[in-house]
Amino acid sequence: MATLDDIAKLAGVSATTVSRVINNYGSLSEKTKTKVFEAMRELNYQPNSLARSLKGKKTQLIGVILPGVSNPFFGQMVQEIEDQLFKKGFRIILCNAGSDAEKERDYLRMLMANRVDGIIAGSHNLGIEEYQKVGLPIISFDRYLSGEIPIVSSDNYHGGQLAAQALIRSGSKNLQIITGANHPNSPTNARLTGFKDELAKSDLDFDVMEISFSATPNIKGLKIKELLLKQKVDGIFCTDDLTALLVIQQAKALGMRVPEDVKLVGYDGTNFIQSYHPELTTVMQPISDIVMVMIDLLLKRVDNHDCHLEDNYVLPVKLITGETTA
Amino acid sequence: MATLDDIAKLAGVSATTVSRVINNYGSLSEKTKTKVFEAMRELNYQPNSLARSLKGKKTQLIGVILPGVSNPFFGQMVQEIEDQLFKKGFRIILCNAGSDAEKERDYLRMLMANRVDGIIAGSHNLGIEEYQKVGLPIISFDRYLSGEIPIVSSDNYHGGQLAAQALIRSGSKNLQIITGANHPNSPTNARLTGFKDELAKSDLDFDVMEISFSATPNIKGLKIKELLLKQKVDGIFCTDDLTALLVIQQAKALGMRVPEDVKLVGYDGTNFIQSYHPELTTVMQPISDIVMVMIDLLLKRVDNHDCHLEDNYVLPVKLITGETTA
DNA sequence: TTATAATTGTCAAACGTTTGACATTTTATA
DNA sequence: TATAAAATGTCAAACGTTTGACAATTATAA
Repeated sequence: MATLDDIAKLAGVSATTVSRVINNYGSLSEKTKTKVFEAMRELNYQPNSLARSLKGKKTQLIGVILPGVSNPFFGQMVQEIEDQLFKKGFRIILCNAGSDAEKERDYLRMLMANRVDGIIAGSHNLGIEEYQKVGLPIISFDRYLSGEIPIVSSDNYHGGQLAAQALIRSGSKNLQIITGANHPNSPTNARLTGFKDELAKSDLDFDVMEISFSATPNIKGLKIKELLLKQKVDGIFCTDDLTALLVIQQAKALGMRVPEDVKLVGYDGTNFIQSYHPELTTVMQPISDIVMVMIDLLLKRVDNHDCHLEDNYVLPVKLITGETTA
Repeated sequence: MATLDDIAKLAGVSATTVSRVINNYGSLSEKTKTKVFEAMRELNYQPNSLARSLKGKKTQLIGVILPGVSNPFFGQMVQEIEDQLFKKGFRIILCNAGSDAEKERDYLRMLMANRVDGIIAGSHNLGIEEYQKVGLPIISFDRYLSGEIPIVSSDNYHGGQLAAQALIRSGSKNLQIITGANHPNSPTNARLTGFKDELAKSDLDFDVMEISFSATPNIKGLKIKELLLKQKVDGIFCTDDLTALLVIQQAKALGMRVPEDVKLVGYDGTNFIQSYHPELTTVMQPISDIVMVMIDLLLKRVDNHDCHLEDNYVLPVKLITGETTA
């Protein structure tokens, strides 16, 4: 691969001049610039980022740690992150942590080794103390990591309330929430709390079913089937849309009708769900805004490591009413 | 951030020794190793990959260029790529090219500048001549890029045949294919050819509707609605599952029943569709195998740039029969 | 105790840039 | 034409490693 020296030789100038052209530093004539650019094109030259970064430039790389990307919610989030960061000249190293804390630690070490300019972290693993001594700008999505790391999330508590209200409005009496197994102080746990508090206002009780985030759809389906068979439920709040789809699926298989026999509210409201399952009433997280805020904060920290940020940034959610609560 | 010299000082050895420990090079006593590892842990040291790569080591980075990641097919593919590459010690730089050839070129330049060890490219953009002079190992998914770049794909032609057979078996007479706008020699175009050839065997005719891959679901929905209204169609092959979902949606809205009034076959058969839309008959691409082959080939080229590879690697597809062709 | 092997150290070049100090040449201005 | 300004050049250090040559020290075996 061509180096700066090759360009210098071909353009008939010194290496310093080439570097000056690249960095637009010092004074340069148009003629020289043209010659150099011409040589760069001819040799298909790309300045070695490794060398540049080593010399002190930023890497323009951001690490993105998420549970995975096959889920429409995180798929859309990654897409947004990529889209917005690209426009600002950053690239992303994608780290699927799954539900494997050790893998997440590995990735964290790698991101440090690669001297990324910053990290966006939004997996579900808890208790990763390493975050405390990463020494890089980090922003967290919807999860507590350590004291200095800002958390951006949507208003989970209010989301839970909206779901409760929708079910109440639709006349449900025997209520159920199906939620991932949450750590008590996890932000997403607030969906449950909001739901509970709102129901309490109307003196309504409800049951809780926990299904691990990492369970396969088949397993989830089975549990839901059991639920629908055993209990007489006529209103379900799923804390994610995919689980809600499984409820529809299982209900149908059991000859129960949605919404006639059982009302349903999901959570997330991705573009995917809005386009391909508009029938589902759901609480929409403003993914694009969330990402915008995360990136804004992250880049502030990238520019100035000591820049003060709040501990929490909470964005509003919105109820999207479909036919499943009609 | 701690450097090799810091470790050397803290461990009371020379920098060379620390490097030797890291690279397990030369002869070293257990005692020294322990001391050094201890110091590395204490300072939370990560060897600077930039410096290592600059000195000649690989970067352990692979560029992944795809249309995006919010689509379940590519979402699952990225997930597979990440999963398999992680196990082999590689990380990925994610490049969403969308349907923007210029962005893809940008990314290509950036990947060169970052000295990635190799590239997996599977976007839909055509006519990007730059691929010819990248000078890095590249494997393409389902798209022709340049003479030396191997293409891995699933058996699109046979997939088209399977879809035709399924519709014929289900008794459809007025057939329709809904496909992305394909370049004539694009591998995915073979889905159409296979479909056509198979129908020809039974002397059946069909109509073609082209909808750009990049059209929004709303636009697609409208076109499908028009189609369903205008023509009397009783069998549709969509060359991707999401479009098939839209057909179901529109048919329902128009009071048409699937499969009673119109049979339907999709394409891709992602985990997502299998789990959340098992009712859909579809042609499954073996994503995991495709990725395995791509990575295998890519890493061969990474180890040996001149290693000879075939031009094409075609993997078998499988029909998954659901109720939409019952 | 001596010969030998194993371990560690010193030193320096190399990887491809950036950047500053400084000198020299070219060009524009008066 | 003299003078200032602009353009380019030379040189070298720095970024954090790796790796080889070689020397010096330490441990082990005979």
